[in-house]
Amino acid sequence: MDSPEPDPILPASSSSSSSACSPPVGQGSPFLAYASGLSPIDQANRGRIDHRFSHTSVPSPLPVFTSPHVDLQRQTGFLERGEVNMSGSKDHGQGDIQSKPDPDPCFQNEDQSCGQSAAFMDRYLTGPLEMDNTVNNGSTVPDNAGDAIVNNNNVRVLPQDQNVENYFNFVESAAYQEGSRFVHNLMELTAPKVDDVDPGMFLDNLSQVQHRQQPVAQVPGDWHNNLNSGCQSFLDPLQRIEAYKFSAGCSSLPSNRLAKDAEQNQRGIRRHLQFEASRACEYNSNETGDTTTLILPAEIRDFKSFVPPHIEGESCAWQADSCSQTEFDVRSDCGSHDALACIPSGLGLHFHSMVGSGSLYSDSSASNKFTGEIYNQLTPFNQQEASAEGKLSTSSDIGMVEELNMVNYGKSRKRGKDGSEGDGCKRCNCKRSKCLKLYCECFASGVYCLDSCSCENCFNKPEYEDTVLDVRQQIEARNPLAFAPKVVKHASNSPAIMEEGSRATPSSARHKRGCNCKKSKCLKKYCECYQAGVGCSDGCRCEGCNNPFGVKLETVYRRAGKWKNSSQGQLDPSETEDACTNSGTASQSSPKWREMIDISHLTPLSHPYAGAIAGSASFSTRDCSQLPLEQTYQGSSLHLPSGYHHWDNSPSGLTPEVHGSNAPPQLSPDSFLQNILEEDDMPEKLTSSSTPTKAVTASSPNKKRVSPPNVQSGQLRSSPSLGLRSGRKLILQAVPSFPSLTPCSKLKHDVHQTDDDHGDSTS
DNA sequence: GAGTTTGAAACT
DNA sequence: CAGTTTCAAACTC
Repeated sequence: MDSPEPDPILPASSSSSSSACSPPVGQGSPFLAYASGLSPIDQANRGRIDHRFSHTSVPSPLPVFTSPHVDLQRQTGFLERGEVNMSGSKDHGQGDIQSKPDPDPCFQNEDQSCGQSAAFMDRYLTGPLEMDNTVNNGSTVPDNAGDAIVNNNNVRVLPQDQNVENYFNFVESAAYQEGSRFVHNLMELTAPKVDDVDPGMFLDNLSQVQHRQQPVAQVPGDWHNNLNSGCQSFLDPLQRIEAYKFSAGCSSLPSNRLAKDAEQNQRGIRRHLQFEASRACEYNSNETGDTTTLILPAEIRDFKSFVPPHIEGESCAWQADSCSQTEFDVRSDCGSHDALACIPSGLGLHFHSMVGSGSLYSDSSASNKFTGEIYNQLTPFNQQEASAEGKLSTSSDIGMVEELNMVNYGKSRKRGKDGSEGDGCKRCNCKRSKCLKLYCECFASGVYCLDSCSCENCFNKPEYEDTVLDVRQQIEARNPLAFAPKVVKHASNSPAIMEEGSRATPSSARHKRGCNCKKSKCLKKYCECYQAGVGCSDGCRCEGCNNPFGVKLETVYRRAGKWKNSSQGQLDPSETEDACTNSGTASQSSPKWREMIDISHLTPLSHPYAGAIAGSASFSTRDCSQLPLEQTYQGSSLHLPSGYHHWDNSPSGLTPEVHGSNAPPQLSPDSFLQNILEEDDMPEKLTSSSTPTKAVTASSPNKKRVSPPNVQSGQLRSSPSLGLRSGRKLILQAVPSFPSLTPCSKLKHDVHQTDDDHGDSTS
């Protein structure tokens, strides 16, 4: 793939594209003041923002990218190798970047946005911290636990001679004892120097991250409850520690490799285009002028370092583009999207990369453990691939972050039959777009093309960075969401934080724009929703939607109406429309209804098809107007996706893939679509007498996710209306919205809104 | 691997 | 904003 000569047609490269700066966000806003006030980090210690990329011509990030919600795109860049701030380590020769002062206003915008994010993170961590201040007295945790050392650069670093493994072991134990105080402090640390970490150890650590979830959940006391109350449904601080630990532990790359970034870029290693992302989790210290920099460990930001060298060999086993297509509001409901929020998602991709790297599984028991653990973090497609390749042997439902699945959106494409993309790398094949249009998957993902791409006349290369950025800016000017991830994920499984459009989608994700399928019926990867493994939503304009992950409501309505016209009287009215016309109250009073609400959220979401299942079950929980069909669906567990059947028949709790079903269309030989959506069959099937309770059991084969985390169960049970909120229009969380002032404020608001809307919806 | 189909992106 | 064209991925053979 030869590099083309600059094309006169292409926009003139401009290294001064500092226009289009968004107005400062949150500057002086009550919110920021509020959030700042909540931060446990003293303002005086707030870090001066690193303007490492101010030398670039990166245009001002558009508001969508300054979302306080987790922006993995940015955080991917944030993790980008070569732009690592190794402030505590001179090995990497990047320190000069950090010291760049005087950000341009555009960066300030984002910095402030990040500041908001950080503030939320801080606040999230503060609660427990404040509590722990009293609890910790007499703790056996060394006094210096979690304390950072401020080096000459005012960068908090861990002593360089710390043994990483010991350090993190200590961190973990300390976290158990100290709760979030340590976590909080940890966030201020830079990673210890890591030079010699066994990849096997890293794998083992990784697997333990998830094994330890349960103990975390069992941590008694207010700490964990506090976390739960903060809507932290997936990652608690300890997990962050684990992620942190993992990040450092797997940093088996010699640190001096970092100095070769430029070379690597030129050699084709992907480099994320969203350079501004590096600032994602850093504080803007403009308010204080303090020069203490709060930075994340370089190992975390250096996402590439997550991948052992032998895996990285193929130049793209690590995917800088990993997060680029996905922007999950991992904790957007809490506004506590923090730096580490990017880790899980990033890991998902990283895992996928590893999955595609056979070497990883050859000789390590740790890797065996690892493979099973990560299995459910892969997309359905990835799981399919992994299973087909025999690289993953288990499917234990670790129930970890569901967003991991979504992270891999678009990464599972296995182009050709040679498995050339089995490593999950994105390789475009552009011929005429010069890889500077969204047609190009690489470009659209915000990554440079690889040498392994088959593109022609490619401009999407580091050497054309200015051009790339310019084009990108143009595209973003046209559509600010153009580079936003196509699939947005919602932190909680609770429908309360899902917008209307996701009613028919899997419980926690939906396509940003929605598809426009006409012929594929959303059953093929032509459909972006299907490809992403999410259900279609109201935003879709698809026709004849049969998306196994969830059909859009319009289809449901239409089919319901059609069915209703042709099969009136075959159903108990209480199961259908009456339940709706009686408003949510009546329907909620139904045990079956309530159970189904729970089903929709207690379904093991880590299951690759949980989305489809949840979607089929949960689109009933939102809008009363859709109750008739929904409830009939719900009340008929026999018509749940075949995954249910698999589970129901699977005492071992194995997932469908293990049973041989391995792709969404292969949910089972008898696709559940045939069960729940086949118009002609609907009446008979709806007369099934299966109970939701059975569905619950069936949906929880391994019993790991049946008992929801406190937060979930508490929310669900205390606020049944959460599952019944009407179709109130909420802001797509991929689009920055003013973050919640309290972790659950949005939730509460939704609850109230739901209550209010019930009247409307029934009127 | 070539050709076709499909739907997103881009254009008008 | 709708219709058309372009484009590249997905798919089929």
